Amino acid sequence: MQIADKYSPQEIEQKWYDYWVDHNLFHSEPDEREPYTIVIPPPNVTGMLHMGHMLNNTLQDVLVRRARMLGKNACWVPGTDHASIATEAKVVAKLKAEGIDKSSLTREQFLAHAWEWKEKHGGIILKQLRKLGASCDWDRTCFTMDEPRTQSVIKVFCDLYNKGKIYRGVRMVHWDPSAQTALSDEEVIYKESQGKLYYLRYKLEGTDRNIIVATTRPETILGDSAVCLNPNDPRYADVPEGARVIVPLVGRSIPIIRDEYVDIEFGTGALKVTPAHDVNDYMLGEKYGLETIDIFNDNGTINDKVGLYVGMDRFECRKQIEKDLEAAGLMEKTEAYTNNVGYSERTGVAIEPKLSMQWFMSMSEIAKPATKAVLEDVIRFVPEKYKNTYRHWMENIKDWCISRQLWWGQRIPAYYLPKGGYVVAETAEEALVLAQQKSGDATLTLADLRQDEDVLDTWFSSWLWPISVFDGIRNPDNEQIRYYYPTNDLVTGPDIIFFWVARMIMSGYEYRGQMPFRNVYFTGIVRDKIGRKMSKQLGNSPDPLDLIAKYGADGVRVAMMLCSSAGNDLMFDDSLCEQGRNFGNKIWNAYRLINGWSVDESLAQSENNAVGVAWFRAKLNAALAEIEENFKNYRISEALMVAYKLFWDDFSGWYLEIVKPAYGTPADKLTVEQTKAFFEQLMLVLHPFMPFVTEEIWQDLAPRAQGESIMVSPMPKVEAADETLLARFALVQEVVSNIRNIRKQKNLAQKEALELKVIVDDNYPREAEAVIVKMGNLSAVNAVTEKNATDAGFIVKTTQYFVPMGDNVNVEEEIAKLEKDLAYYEGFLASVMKKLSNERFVNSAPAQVVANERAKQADAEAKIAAIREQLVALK
RNA sequence: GGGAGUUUAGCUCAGCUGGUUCAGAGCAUCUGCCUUACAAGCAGAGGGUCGGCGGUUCGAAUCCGUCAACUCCCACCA
Repeated sequence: MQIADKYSPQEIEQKWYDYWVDHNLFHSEPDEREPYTIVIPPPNVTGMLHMGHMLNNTLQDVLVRRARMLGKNACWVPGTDHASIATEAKVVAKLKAEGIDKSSLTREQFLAHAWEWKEKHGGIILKQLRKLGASCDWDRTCFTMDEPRTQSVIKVFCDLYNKGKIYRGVRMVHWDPSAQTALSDEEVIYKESQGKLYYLRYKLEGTDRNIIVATTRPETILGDSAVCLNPNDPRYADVPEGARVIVPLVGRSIPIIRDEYVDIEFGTGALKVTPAHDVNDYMLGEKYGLETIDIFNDNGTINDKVGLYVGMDRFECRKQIEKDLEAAGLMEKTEAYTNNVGYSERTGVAIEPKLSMQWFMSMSEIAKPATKAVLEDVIRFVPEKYKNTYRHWMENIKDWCISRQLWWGQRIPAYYLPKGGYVVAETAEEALVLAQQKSGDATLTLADLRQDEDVLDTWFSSWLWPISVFDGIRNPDNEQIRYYYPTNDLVTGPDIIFFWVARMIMSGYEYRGQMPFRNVYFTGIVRDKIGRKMSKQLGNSPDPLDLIAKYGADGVRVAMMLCSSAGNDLMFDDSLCEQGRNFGNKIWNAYRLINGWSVDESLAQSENNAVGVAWFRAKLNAALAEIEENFKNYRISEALMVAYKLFWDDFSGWYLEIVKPAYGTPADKLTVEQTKAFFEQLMLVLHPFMPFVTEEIWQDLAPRAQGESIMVSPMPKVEAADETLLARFALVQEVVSNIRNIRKQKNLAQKEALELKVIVDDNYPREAEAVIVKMGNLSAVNAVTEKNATDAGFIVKTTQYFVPMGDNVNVEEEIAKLEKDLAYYEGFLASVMKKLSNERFVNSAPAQVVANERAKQADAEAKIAAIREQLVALK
């Protein structure tokens, strides 16, 4: 291969991705191997790839690729989510821009537009994932609203309904006036906002006295049904039983009720009760049988119930009513007030508590096995801290509002009978049979039935994802689900732990009787380098595709991995991509080097090379063990860092420099073979992190058959590393490093060969002397018995080394340096001796620790003696 | 209001069951090198009272208490 000195990812990435796809290497079918399964957290079907996806999917791909190379039958199922509210909002906005109002369309017409939009924009994100190198089994691509998934959802709904777990009822729900639908509790985000506390005058009927009521929402006086006082509040002790007040501006007479719910400390101790528009008021209303006056239209404007402010937006109305109250002398005062307001997660508008008929799922029973599984680590959370969060939520779980007043989604399979009542069935035909039975009217036809207008919460389809992608709901005994389920790892963000993770666990136990996945790896949130969350609004989020174009997918993947420790937010910075790209370039150039070697078959392997090979083999084994350990604990960034240092420092910095033949000279055959074998193993180790560059090089390392690929090659086996050898070689490295240091300090050129003198002892790595000579660029190594005055010296462990300096030596400098060392070691020895002379230490510390201290003592004493000798020689 | 987490070098983070040179890594910085694989590089160096205080212990970055700052989750008294 003819190769440039700069690695250009752009030229090879597409090529290899196509190759993998063309040879069907991502595809998995059940076989006799152990399965390894990941289901993708399905991104919104019309979404675009952002940095969060990059992180998430890089991690998944690393895990899947590694599993595949470890001999598992790896299957990564991709897909998208129909994202009910978000998608519907996008379609509504698009139609509006074209001058079409949603309300002018029929359900069918609207859905036609929505599907058209989905076909056009849907799945872009999956194409983008390909650029990242994601090894998804694309043949298995699912959509939460495709036919099999939809049927699964409907089946589950009916099943839960028949089990009595789904019910319909009027409840106070979170209403999104923009999307005009109910939301679940989880879809509401509370934010502090600056508002006012308004003090309003409610005239006590039949007197001149006013009851002052504090509220943050004066517009809701239109819906007031009562004023509530605390029975223990002395300020109102004289208000007679059965007294009534007049609602300001409205003029309605409402009762005064008393309940200890009211906080005497807050405001004036008087609370206006608006059962239709506040959760707590609703409960008071239930308790005291108060009238419920709903004053809002679905879009948040005032309706005509009261006849005031009709059609006005709720916030406009608040402003207007403030003015009108002032004008009418009904406003005592206002105060600045900070309170928590709930906003819709999707549309961002303030939530309106609203009483409405919705479908709910009762959760407490289904939550039990799911809670247990996580607390007992049957399902392992990484990091563990999320167990607490999960447990708290699960133990206080509320019923799930699953109906949405939208069109884009799975329509609730409930059918209303002409004379009241309803039936639930998977198909209209089945519903008809049920309806005929229920009504006793055999003449009912399909046309007489009216299907519920609502659709289901998006999460009601995605909570089945790990099962439904293998068709395990409709065909619970099929081969696929039996083989792939439960899945292994789920990689997702902690922000959807309740929305999704918890519910998948519940559905897993409900529908498969076991966990949906064994491990959940929670990633952090991607932030910019100054810690701000990446967002469109701030414009601080780079486009992942731009990054890939600039640095290559491998480079960006490395960047993502480098800054991601599980569960912690990560500060992303473009410069990390640079580091990733540089690493790719480093690999590339190392390959260029060995690729250019010529082989002389008659050459025997030198001792130098043999030592290098033995050492690197040990180093590689040590690294493999470390990487495996890190993967076990989902410390992906550390696993990468081990591989990174193994390649850059150990392989390129040491090994290649050791075995590299002088320019223009050939290498021996054995060394070349061994080096290429190492290189191949390194490519295998790095492949999960950097699939493209490793494939490119792997393909070139040896002749490969069509269809062969590094991605389906076995990962090197972990073997015990020769620790003794590693320890001895560390001495070599220290000697070389000391020689380089002397060069630097004395301004000696790298090219100038030096002599090294040694007072040989057991800690002199004689077996690797050839390496010291080459790496230190030495002319000779000579054994001596003492220091010469013109030598620069250093000590490694207990061995003394000298480099003759001739005239170059500065005796004073040498003395100063030695005295500094002497002082340090004497201090060190003193601290060691202090420990060893402490009886309590010697008696209570473990034997190993004491032995270590004694070894330190011996080393320090030897060093001190050596330094003293050298000082004598100098003086 | 309740709970969880974080705080270690300029930056991002490791540091497991308290004990080897335990004070680390990568990046950044500084110095010297365009040395025939790589300047997207090589060699070398500097840099931290482990957030503060107190305690336990022969011994604390590590365990306990407390204070402070930041982050997140839950609850939602108008």
